[in-house]
Formats: sequence, C-alpha cells, structure tokens
Amino acid sequence: MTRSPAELKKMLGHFKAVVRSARVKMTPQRLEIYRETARTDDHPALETIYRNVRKKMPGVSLDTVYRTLDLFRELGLVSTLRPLPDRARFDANITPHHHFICTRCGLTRDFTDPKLDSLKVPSAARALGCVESAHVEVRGLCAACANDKNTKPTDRT
Amino acid sequence: MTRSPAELKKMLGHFKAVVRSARVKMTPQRLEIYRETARTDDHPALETIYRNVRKKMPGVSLDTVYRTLDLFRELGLVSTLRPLPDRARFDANITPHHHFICTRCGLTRDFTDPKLDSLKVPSAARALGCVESAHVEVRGLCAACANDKNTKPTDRT
DNA sequence: TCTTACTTAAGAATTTTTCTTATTTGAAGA
DNA sequence: TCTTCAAATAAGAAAAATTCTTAAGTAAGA
Repeated sequence: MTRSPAELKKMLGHFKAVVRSARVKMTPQRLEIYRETARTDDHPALETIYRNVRKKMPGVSLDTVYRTLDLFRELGLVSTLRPLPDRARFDANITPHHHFICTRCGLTRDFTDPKLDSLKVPSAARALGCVESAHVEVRGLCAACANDKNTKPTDRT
Repeated sequence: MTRSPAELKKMLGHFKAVVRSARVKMTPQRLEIYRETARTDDHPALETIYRNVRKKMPGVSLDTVYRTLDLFRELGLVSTLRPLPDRARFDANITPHHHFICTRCGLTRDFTDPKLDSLKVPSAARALGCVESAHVEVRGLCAACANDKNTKPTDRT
C-alpha cells in the first residue's frame, strides 16, 4: 500500500535530518533506497527494493543496497522484521508463548504471561485475513550483552 | 535451557503420534533431529541443529536437516520464528505498530491498536534483559490466500 | 519376508550475502 | 566557487546458505 505524499514527505525530512546529524554522506543512492523503502508499507524484501531502485538508477549494485539498508538499520531509520542475525530459527514448543530476542547476540528466550496468552486480536488485524496465531515479540539486550557492550557478541544461535 | 526429561518425553510422544498419523516414515534421522530441536528452548538455528545431530549421527547431511525441518514445519511439529519465505524484510515506519503476516505468501501488513500499543511488557520478559521494543505478530492467511488455496501463492515480498 | 515407495547421502548447482579493489563523489573548509 | 580527502560506489570475486539431482538404502505394509 502506497503511503500518502504528505506522509512520505515527512519521512524524507526525518531521513535527511538523521543523515545530517549522523554525519554520513547523503548520496543519490541512499536517497533513492530510502525513498523506495518508505514508498509503501509493504515491508519489501531487499531484492524488491533493489529491483525498484534500479528502475530509476540502473547502475546501483546489489552490494550497495545491502550496505545501505544495514546503515539505515544502524541509524534507526528502518527496522527489520527479525533482528539480525537473520537465519531461520526453530521452535518445538507448540504451546502458546512469547519471545524475548536480543538484538545483539540473537539469544531468544520464551516467556509466558497469562494476560498476553489470552491476548485479543484486534479487529484491525482480523480484517486482514484468517488469523491463526498471535504472539508478542519483545526486543532488547539480554543481560549478558547489556554487561559486555564492548566485547564482540557471541552468536547465540 | 534444557527441557526437563518429563517434558521431553511428552514432546517425543507427540512427535511419534503426529508422524504415525501423517503416514510419513519414522527414520532415525528424523527422530534425532526432532530430539535435538526439542532438547532445549534455545530456538536453535538450522546450523546448530545440524552440528549437534552430527555428534550422534555423523553421516547426516545438511540437506536432510533442511528437508526434515521443513517437513516438521508442515506437520506443525515446529514453528519458525519467521514464517517462510525467510528473507529479511524492511520497515521504514518507526512509529509503534504491529504486523499481520500471511504464512502462505509472505504478505505483511501493519495494523495499529491503542490497547496493543500501550501493551505492558510483563515482568517475565523484563527479567530477561533491557527491553527496547515490543510488538505483536499475528500470523494467518491473508484474504487472497484464503480464497485461492489451490493456486500457487504469489510471493508478496 | 518381500515389495515398493519414500528417504537418504553426496555432491553439484543455485541463490544469497559479503568482501576486495580501483574509482568516483559528496561535504567541509579555503 | 574550488580543492581536498575521507567516505561511498560499482564490479567482480568469494564465501555462505539453500536447493536440486541421482543413485543407493530403508521403513512400512502386504
């Protein structure tokens, strides 16, 4: 779904402000990649962003899109639907539960909460399709990462 | 975190029942891959499962682990922390919102709800680390997929 | 026990992601 | 506006992740 011109304009303003204050360069590639990412609320995959950006800027390399989106993520301009490292992870627990995910090392822990388990899916979500499940995803730093901010994170996968 | 022997036994029983009723073969590889996936609540990555399975069954190939986990997913024995297709997807909307994700075609739509936006992160989650954000992930079939169950899903990324 | 269709290992192929290097370019100061 | 230089880029190579092909092995039902 395309965003309104007003909304897009506001987001582009925010983008420029963040780029300026982070003292990173404002390049045509970055502007176009941001514009394409913000154009819709479809949460595009990297490949999709790349394809659309190349329609306007045929020279852009895939590597640039990877690097640029990673930069945007560091700057807080975009989020990924799963924190990195982004490999699939498996869960044999099929009872209702929720997840705490460390955005630094990938540690993923279950937690349960009676209030959340009986979470009522709002009508805004039910309107989008046939709901099968709902769970809460909490992101943050695990205790170990909060303590060792300096050391390289160990990959807890 | 390792699961208790009682819990593991119960899960293995469920596994065997599902395999039997789905009329797929119970092979030593499948048993071992399930056992390894259920052994902890660490939500292991595929590579981790592969590495641990090979300690007991050195011959198992990576491809078998891929196929087997995919089968388990189809049988509802495991879930992945992100529905497939499993490429990273980006979101330029940095205001609080929630996601509806179609497990068939990957369509991802935002929705908002005042009650969910002010969701209180339970202490069970806060105890695990420093919380940065929380959002609800609703999974199901989008309207299009619910209608076209027979046709091949178009990849909405 | 005997079939038969399903499952597997191995390696090749494909796809995705990251790295290397030479070149170009944006931004801050002159 | 010009100059300078660190940062950013394209291109292609490399590495990593995932899927496919094929021949051989094996579980489940007759």
